[in-house]
Amino acid sequence: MQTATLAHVARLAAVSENTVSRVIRNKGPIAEETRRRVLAAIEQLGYLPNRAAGALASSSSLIIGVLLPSLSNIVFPEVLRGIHAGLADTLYQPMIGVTDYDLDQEQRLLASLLAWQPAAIITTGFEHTQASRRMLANARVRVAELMDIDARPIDVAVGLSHRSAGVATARHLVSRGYRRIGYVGHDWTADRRAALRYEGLCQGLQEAGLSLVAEQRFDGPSSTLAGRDTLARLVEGDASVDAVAFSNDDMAVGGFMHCLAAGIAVPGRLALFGFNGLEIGQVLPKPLATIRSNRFLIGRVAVEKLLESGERSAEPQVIDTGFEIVAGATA
Amino acid sequence: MQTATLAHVARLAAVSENTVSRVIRNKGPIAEETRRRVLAAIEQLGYLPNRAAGALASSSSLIIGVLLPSLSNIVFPEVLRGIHAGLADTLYQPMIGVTDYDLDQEQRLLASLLAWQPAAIITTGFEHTQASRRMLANARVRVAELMDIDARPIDVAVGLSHRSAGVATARHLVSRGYRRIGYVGHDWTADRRAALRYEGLCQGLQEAGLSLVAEQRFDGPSSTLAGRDTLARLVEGDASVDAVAFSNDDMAVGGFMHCLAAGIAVPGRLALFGFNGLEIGQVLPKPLATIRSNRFLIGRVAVEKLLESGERSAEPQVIDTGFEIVAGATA
DNA sequence: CTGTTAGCGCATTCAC
DNA sequence: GTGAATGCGCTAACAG
Repeated sequence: MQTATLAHVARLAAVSENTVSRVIRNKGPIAEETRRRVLAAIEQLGYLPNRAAGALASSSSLIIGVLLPSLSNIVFPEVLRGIHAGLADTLYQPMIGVTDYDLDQEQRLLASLLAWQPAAIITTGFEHTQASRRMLANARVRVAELMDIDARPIDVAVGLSHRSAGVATARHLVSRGYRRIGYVGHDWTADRRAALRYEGLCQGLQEAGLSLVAEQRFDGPSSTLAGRDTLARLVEGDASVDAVAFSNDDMAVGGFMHCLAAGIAVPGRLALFGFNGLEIGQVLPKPLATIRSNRFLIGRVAVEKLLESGERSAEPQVIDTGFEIVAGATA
Repeated sequence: MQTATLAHVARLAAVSENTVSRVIRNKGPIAEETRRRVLAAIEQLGYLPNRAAGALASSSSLIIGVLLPSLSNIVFPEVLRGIHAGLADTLYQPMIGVTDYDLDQEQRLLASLLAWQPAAIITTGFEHTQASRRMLANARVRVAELMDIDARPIDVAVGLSHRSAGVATARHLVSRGYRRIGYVGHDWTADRRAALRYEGLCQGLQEAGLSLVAEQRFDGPSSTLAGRDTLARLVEGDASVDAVAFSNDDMAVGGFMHCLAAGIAVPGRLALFGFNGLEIGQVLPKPLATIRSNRFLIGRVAVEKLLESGERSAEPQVIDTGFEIVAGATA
């Protein structure tokens, strides 16, 4: 079976190809009677538009290029869910690439995404190679940079201030009476946002006349396992810490597991504080004190913003999706 | 800046477009000197092939359509990671759709993926609408059906036997001395694989002259929260159960949390058994007894198999990626 | 409101 | 080894 084309539909409906095209794209005025005939023909033939042809002719496609740093961290699949939710009921399709937090990899993937003439590119963070920036500037696509809003975006940024989240963490712990605060983190040479939260944390403590009394960093990506082992190292080194801020919830949940196994009372002996507000933290015997970061919302809002208009606005836009303290019971 | 096309490259290299096209696709014989000149021109112009044009001309694209039932369940992002790993170092790009376990939604997404003339379609399970099957039959694409191997695939199936995994669970629990075995599950009207594991579990118990002494099913998708609450309901109803098989690790981890909070000794008073082998289960104070399902491998192997050849083989192929019992310490 | 005319950028025949 | 011609299926002008 030969797949139907515009020409077949046009012949069957006894109109020109152009008219069929107009009906499909809802563009230009069409007589109700004509539209009916065309739709009937489309239905009868099971016609599916060839997107490649459409993209070539219009030099723009219904593809949204999505660049994610990782799929291992549950945070990004959640952003992707939001993107999907925003794309539902549209004809756009996401084409995704995973950069492994590598800017050169991002650049390569960006090039191959742009080869499809996507309508928009969604990526994360503000760090890109010069070549990537140049490509994005030359291509006439909308660009969203997700997660972070602590810098000037290319087009639109959607996310939260990680620095502020760090400050909020410090203030919360201080207000709860903790004074000997430690930090357990992962390797954030590639994770600028974790670094920003750390900076905010230090700044917030400083405002209260305090500073970190201990810190321990795992040399690798964040995980529950890393959190467990790294907290163990921290308390081994300095038993006087009364609260620990973790680089994120995965690490904090791991820390909680260490406390369970080692018989450390939480929060009596040691308070724990995470970041992200993942489900797993809220199912612990004591719900994790953390900050909710609205990942799903970030993805959805980004898509909505991008589809609002085909053109960039004169000034870059910043959309703050905010965050909330989740008090929990571990701090 | 106008983006460069084949024609520009051809002019600069003083050859025909055709020759440039051959160099790019490594097809047909090319004089070394010519190739050099062409590559230099490509480099100089920063030429990027327009994939839409290529797809239109060759009526086949470098797109791999991926249909996933969900992104909320960490299992599927892991499959997607495997797919990405298999696609790395190729020019193929994944275009993804999320079906929410809805076959009609799968059909709609399939139609819009096929509109891009993808080289292959990757989907999950063996249940598809008649229309979906017809589209897949008519389109000349490779098709992989992932996760499950308990039925005859359209083209290739990659996964494990969930029925066997259920049987293995039963045998393991029985061999460990448990006799009063219960089941805690989620709503699997849409999750055929969980149902298959359940069937296998019952079958395995029957082989040992046993049957489930209690079961409780959460009316919704699986989650740690659901697992916690549903186990609570189960033990409330029948306190004599000595082991519980969960529909998956998420549910089991939730169950573990309930035991922690309710002071139920694991496995002394109650043994717990999951499915998937997620990291979170292995970080519990007692590592979860479970079955590892090799999600990453499933994705990667599927891609490798699909790219092996552009044509379906005469007979459908089944690739068993297997599973292993993770003994853990909760059973 | 509808039809006509031209490409979009590339791959695929064939020649030579 | 290389080039010339043709068309993939559609959209974008412009007429009328």
